[in-house]
Amino acid sequence: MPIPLPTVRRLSLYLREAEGLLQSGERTVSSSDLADLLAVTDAQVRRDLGYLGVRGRPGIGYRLAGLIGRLRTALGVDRSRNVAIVGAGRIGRALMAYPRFPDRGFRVVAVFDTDPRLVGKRLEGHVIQPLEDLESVIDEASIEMGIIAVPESVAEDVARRLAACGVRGLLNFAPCRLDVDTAVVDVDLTSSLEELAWAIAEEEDTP
Amino acid sequence: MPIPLPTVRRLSLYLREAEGLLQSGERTVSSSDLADLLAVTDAQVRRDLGYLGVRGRPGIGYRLAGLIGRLRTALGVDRSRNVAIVGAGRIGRALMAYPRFPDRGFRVVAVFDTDPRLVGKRLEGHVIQPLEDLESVIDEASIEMGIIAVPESVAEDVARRLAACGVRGLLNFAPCRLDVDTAVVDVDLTSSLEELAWAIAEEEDTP
DNA sequence: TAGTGTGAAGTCTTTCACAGCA
DNA sequence: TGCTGTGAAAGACTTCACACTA
Repeated sequence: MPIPLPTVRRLSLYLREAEGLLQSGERTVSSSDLADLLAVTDAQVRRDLGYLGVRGRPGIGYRLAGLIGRLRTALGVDRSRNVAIVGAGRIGRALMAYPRFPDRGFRVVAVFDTDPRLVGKRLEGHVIQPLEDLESVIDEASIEMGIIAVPESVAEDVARRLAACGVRGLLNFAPCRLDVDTAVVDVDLTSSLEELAWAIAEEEDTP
Repeated sequence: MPIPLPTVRRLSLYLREAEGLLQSGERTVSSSDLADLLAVTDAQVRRDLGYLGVRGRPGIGYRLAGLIGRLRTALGVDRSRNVAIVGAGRIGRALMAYPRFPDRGFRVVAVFDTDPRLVGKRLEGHVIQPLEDLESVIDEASIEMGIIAVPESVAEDVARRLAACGVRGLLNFAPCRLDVDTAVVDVDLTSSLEELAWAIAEEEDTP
């Protein structure tokens, strides 16, 4: 049976918490422990883990080691993946140095920009390469994922080029829809703030 | 009837597209136009706009001016809101300069950090203030929203302090759950990349 | 005629509730 | 006893389909 997307999003959080627990010396975790940590129900946790075929032990819970391994495989982070960042502006730079990416096996191995003042420079430990070299570098470095951190005006063009040279997934920070047939996950900072503004406005009306 | 959360998230995208259309000289838009732009169904668009009480005209569509106004009110972005950023690291700095925030009425009016090398300095047009001054500055500047861009270890503490001095909503970039009773929207970059990794792994299995 | 608004149906997701196991 | 696994029920969201209308 296919894993529902809402479940996938929680799996990532289960993984985060499970690793934290393992770190702090725990060996097992129950569905209600995890539920409390994430503010969901225990039935939800059991159902979610059920999709993965993870088996817990009645009276005990789930073995952390096995759980973490299974979560990693299901999420596709059981191995390293090479990532390219396109756009070395402020967002691109923040992502180049984001320590949790390498922690999870996401290796930033190439960074591109068009700005001649940036190209060739070393930023956050990465030498910025010219956008013209996108195709050749991507091929060579066997890059599977791309992060789009360019202005909206060129985002779709960049997305097409990445898709065309075999990049399998795009994380899109540009505020527009990318019409490509590669997997895309959007991170729209304005939308997130608007969702928050809605939540605030909402509770003003219904106090 | 309450607006479902998935609808709220789309409302933000409708607003983005509607403003783009108005800019490019359109006066009206049909549900199927919007549907094509966002890759959803036209029925979905009509249902979503129905929640807002927006009325379209059969044969014509929705008047953009009215639609935009109604979307703004529903999302709570019909006026400016003051925002504080806590944490002047790379993510904090990217957000300080993010041009779409002021475009949508989100005004960054205060930035805090603990690092003595940063405090007092001007970054991206903002003078970094010491975290000790959080409470006094927030009160004075009537700040409604907070952006948490600090390390996980202090995120919850910062969240509590913000909530305690009346901040109504938090946009959380720290990779942990914030257990406060203020509205929180999480932006977890690792989770987003993991969702993408899953999508890629998924289609490897079912090609 | 091109497009809305909306009951009703369908699908997807969550929760309940409880038998069963270590 | 404490916790899992899961049918069945409930609930949330989406789509269908069509009467209606400017």
